[in-house]
Amino acid sequence: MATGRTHRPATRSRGIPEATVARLPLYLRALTALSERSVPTVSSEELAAAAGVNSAKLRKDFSYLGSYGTRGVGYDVEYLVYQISRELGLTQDWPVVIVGIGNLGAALAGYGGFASRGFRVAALIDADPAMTGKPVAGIPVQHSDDLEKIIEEDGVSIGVIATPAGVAQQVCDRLVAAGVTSILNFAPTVLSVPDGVDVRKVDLSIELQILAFHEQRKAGEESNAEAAAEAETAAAVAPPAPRGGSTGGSRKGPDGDVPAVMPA
Amino acid sequence: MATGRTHRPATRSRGIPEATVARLPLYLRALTALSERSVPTVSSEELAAAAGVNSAKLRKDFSYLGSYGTRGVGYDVEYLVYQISRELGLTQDWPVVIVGIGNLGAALAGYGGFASRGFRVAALIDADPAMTGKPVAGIPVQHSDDLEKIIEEDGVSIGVIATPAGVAQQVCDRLVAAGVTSILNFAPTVLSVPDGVDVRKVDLSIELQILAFHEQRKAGEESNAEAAAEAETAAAVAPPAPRGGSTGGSRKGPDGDVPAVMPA
DNA sequence: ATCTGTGAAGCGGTTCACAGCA
DNA sequence: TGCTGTGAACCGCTTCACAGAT
Repeated sequence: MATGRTHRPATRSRGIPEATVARLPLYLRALTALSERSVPTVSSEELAAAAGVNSAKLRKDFSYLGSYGTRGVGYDVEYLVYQISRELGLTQDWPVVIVGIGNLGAALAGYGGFASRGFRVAALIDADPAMTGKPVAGIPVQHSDDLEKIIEEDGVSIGVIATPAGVAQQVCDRLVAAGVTSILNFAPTVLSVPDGVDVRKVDLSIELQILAFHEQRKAGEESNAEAAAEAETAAAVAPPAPRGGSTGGSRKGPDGDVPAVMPA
Repeated sequence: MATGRTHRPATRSRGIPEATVARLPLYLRALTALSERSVPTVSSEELAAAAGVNSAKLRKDFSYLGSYGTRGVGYDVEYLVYQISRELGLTQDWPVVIVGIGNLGAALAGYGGFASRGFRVAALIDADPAMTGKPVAGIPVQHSDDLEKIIEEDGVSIGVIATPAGVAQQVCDRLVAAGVTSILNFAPTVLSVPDGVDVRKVDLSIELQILAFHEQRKAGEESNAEAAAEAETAAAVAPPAPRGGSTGGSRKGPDGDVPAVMPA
């Protein structure tokens, strides 16, 4: 998951719910596909299916943008594409810098989805002098010494951090100091930024851990019945005692199951 | 953000809230760092700061796991690490296959966060015969013809899709048919899966678009002190007419590119 | 007849504030 | 006294169900 930050203390009820904003790109993608197939209109039902949401939610979402549909008919694809693009700010060009050109940075640099939606890779930046000048995805890597200059000259306001976790915060600080106000962070660290700067986080490890949690539950359910075994088995494996003594599984979830067994 | 899927129709009031589960990896990371520095205990306040959340939320989250803290003192670091690991299912080994070894797949294969938390890259799979046998991050790439065999033999239940969008659904279908029940999808597509299969999505383009939305708002605010200049002004700039026939597409897709690509 | 737009109800998650324990 | 654990208030998002437009 990625985490948003400080989106106005709800001063005035100006505008669109965050959850809706997060889905607009989804709708936009589905609409773009329809547009390419020259489909003139879609119903909320069809578009919702294509975007993987339910139709009530979609209609509610669109209602925040305005009344762009036609009752009894549906939505005009081209018109909606335009309205959503405008709402998201994609009708303008956003120069982006990517810092840290390892495997991940290179993957991002070559990602088609960037260029295709108003984003332009303004520069690739890496601290390794050996990388400097080397073209990645057709763009020459620049040295991090020039970070501030690049950002100021190109008027970059969005930065992507794909560096090791250890240097992410300092890279972040430099980006912010140079004028960047939105950051997409791939490093597994909590970045601290001043007010007014947005940070979104993409964390591969976290996503996998969430999957593992649900996977574990599934496994536990199939072979239910031995739930009685409880944590005791697991507890025998390597449980650092909390404090002085007892504490032995005082309380669990409402169901008290919590398997802990079942390999893949 | 990534999107969770079908987590039981809330039949009964099962365990831990999804939002809490999503934060457990965050706490775990912070705790691991403390553990490495041999810090014995933390208060909810300190740990919350390290994880980037507020302390009330953290305490509430932990309350779903049980009473693992000591009033007046705080939480035992080692003990909490163990409890959260167990809750997330990280005390067991999870073999993972990565399908699609482009730049992104290679980045994932080499990502340290995998191995460090109970995940093991069981296989790298790619459809390109030229890749077969070539080692990436020390692991030889295998051809996708063998996908089913690999999954069954290694008992893989988690799959990562890092292929181009065009083939993501069929890769997904094969993974599921072979027994995979959790999927982490990096391709910009909505995957459809049968009940009981979890999908989480990581979409770089969507994250950027959300940032762009907020970035645009910031820019708009600076210039007006209080004015409520409605969006309709912008609508006058270049709006494709809502209705009025003409599908004969003048501009087919404002951003002229398909979401068909993913890694480079 | 059909499909959008939306008030209202429902639900899950966050925050508050304080009781309870060390 | 200090900090956890938690009921209850609160808030935002989702879902429902239907009024309203074509």
